[in-house]
Amino acid sequence: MNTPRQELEARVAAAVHRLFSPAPPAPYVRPCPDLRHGDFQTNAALVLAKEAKANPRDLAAKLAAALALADLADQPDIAGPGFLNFRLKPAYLAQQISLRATDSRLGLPAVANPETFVIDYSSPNIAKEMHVGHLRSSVLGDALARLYRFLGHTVITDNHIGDWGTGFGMILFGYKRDGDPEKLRQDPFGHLESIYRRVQEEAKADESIREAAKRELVLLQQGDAANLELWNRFLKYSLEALDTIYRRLGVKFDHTLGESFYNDALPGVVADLLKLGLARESEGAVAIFSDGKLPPKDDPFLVSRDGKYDDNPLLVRKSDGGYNYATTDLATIRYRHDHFHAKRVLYIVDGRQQMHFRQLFAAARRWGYGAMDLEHVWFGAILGADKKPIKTREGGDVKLKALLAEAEERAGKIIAEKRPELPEAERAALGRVVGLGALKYADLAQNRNLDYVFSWEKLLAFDGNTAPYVQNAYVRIRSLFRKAGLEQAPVAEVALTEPAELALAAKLLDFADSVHLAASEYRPHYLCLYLFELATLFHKFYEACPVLTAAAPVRDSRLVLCDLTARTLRLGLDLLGIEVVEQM
RNA sequence: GCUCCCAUAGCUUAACGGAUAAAGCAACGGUCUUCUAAACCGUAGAGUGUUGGUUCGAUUCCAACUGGGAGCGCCA
Repeated sequence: MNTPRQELEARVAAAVHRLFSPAPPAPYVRPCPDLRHGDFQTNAALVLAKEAKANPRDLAAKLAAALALADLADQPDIAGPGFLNFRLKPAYLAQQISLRATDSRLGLPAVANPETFVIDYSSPNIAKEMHVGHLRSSVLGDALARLYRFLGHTVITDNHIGDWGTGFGMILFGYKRDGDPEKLRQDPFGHLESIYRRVQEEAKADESIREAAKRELVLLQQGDAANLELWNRFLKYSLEALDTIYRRLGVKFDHTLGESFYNDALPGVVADLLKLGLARESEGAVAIFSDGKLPPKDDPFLVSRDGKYDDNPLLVRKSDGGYNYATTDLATIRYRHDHFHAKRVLYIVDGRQQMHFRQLFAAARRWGYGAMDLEHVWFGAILGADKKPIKTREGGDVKLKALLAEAEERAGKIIAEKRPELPEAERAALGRVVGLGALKYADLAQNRNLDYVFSWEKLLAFDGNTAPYVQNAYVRIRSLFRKAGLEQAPVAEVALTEPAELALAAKLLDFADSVHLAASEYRPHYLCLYLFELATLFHKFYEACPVLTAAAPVRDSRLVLCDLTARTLRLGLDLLGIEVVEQM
C-alpha cells in the first residue's frame, strides 16, 4: 500500500520514463511546505531541465501532460519556475482511508528484504547507578529498535554494560575492607558507588591504596576465586537493580553482553591484529596506526600538530598488558558479525566519542568487517540551567531513579488537580504513563544532535509538542467511542467534505512516510512532529465537526476517521516507547 | 595548535537544495447551557552568526571568519 506521496512519485517516475529514453535519476515528490500551493509538489521538471538545458516551464507542461493521475489528484498546476503542484481528490483520500481502516499496520507493509540490525544502547556501568546521562541513549535506542522492528527488520538489542575494567580493582579493595553484604543486596549501586568514591578519594593521596587496588584487579583478571565470586555478586545484584529501572522505563534488551563477556577474546584480537600487521608495538603498548591509504585530512589515525601530521593511534593493549575499550569494541564487532550475522550495527552513544568511533570503524574495515555497516548514532549533551553538564545541587549525577519518580509525581499532581474525582490508584497509574511519556517524548521530539537543556518545566510542560498533548487526542477519541457505546468503528462508507476532515484524512495517510523518514535518518523526532501535527489536526476537526450528533452516514464516516486517528496515535507513540491511556 | 559539533522570532525548536522561513512556549485579545478547556480561534514577533562562492533557486552544499561546546596514547 502506497502513501499518497509514494503513489505520486511512482506516477511521476512513469511519466518521466515515457518522456526520456535513458531515464534520469528518480524524481521526488515531497509535501508542499505551504499547503496553499497544494498537497504535494515535484521539482522533477527543474532537475530535468537542467540536464537537458531546456526551459523548465515547458518541460513541466510536457510532464504534466504525460501524467496519468485522474484517479487520485487534480490536473497539476505549473507554478513558479516549474513546480508541479498536486492536490489530492477527496474521493481518493476517502478510498485510501477505507483501505487503512481495516489494516492493522495502517498502510505500512513490512519491508521485502529485511536486514539484521544490532542496536547497542544504554550501556551503563554496573558500579554506578544510572543517571540522567543514560536517558537519551536508552530512550533513543529503544525507539529505533521499535521502529526497525515494526518495519520488518530483524533487530537484536544489546546492552553493552561496563562490568569490567580498572574501577573494579578499587571496588574490590574497598568492599573487602568495609563492604556490607546486606547493603549490597538492598542497594547495590548506592553501596558500590559510595565504596568506589571513598577509595578513589583515598587513592589520590595514598600511593599504597592505589597499589592495593591494582593488585585486586590483577587477581580478578587472573581468575582469583574469591575476587571472582565477589565480582559475580556485584554483577548479579546490579543487574537486578538495572532490571527494575528498565522495567519501569519500559525499555528491553535481547542481550546484555557486557565488557566482561569479551574478556577471553581480547588476547586473540590483539594477536590477530599484530599478525595481520594492522597493529604494532609502540612505547610498550600495542596500537593501530595509519596505513596511509586515506588523505591525511580524512585519516582518523593522524592528527595535525603545528602544520604536520602526527600519529593518532588507537591503543589496543596498554604497556602494563591490560586492554583498552577499543579492544573490547573490536571483539564485540567480530562477535556481532560472526554470531548475530549483523548487516548493520547502530551505536547510540553521545557525540563526544565521535573520534573513537571513527577510529574503531576504520580499524574494523581494515580488519575485514567492511561489509557490515557500522553507524555511530550520536546525540548531544544534557546540560543544566547553567548550560554546563547537568549536576545535582550537591554536584553529583542526577539519578535516573529520582528522575522517574519526580516525573511521575509531578504528572500525578497535575492529574489530581484536573481530575479530583478519580480514585487515588487510578490517578497514580495515569501519573506513571503521562509523566514517563512526557519525559521520553521531550527527549525524542528534538533533533538528537542538539545539546539538551534539562528543565522540569520543559519536560512536564503539557502544552505544545509534548506526549500529553498527543495522548490527550487519543483520550478524546476513546471518550467518543465510550459515549457511543462502541468498541471500534462501524464498517461504513467514508465521505469527506469539510476542510477539517480532508486535512485530517490527508495527514493520516502520511503515517508511513514519517515512519520511514524517522527510521532512515535515525531521528525519531520526525515521527514526534508527525504525531503532534496529527493530534493538532484532530483537535481542529473535533472542534469543527460534530461526530456523535451528526446524521447517520456522516456520523459513521467520522467515526471511521476517529478510529483510524486513534490507532495511528497509539501505534506512533508505541513506536516511540510511549503508552496511551483510556482517559486522563 | 589540530579535529569534530552547534549557531534560525524574547525562549525552546522545525524546515528530506525549492515558492511569502514553520510551530510551541512566553505576551496580548477572544471561545465552556453544545461529543472532556490538558482544547480551539485570533494579534504581535525572525529573513536564518559574518563575508564570499556554487546554483535558475541556499537555513540547507562549499570556503574563510566570529562566538559557544566537545575531543585530541595507555579512562570508558
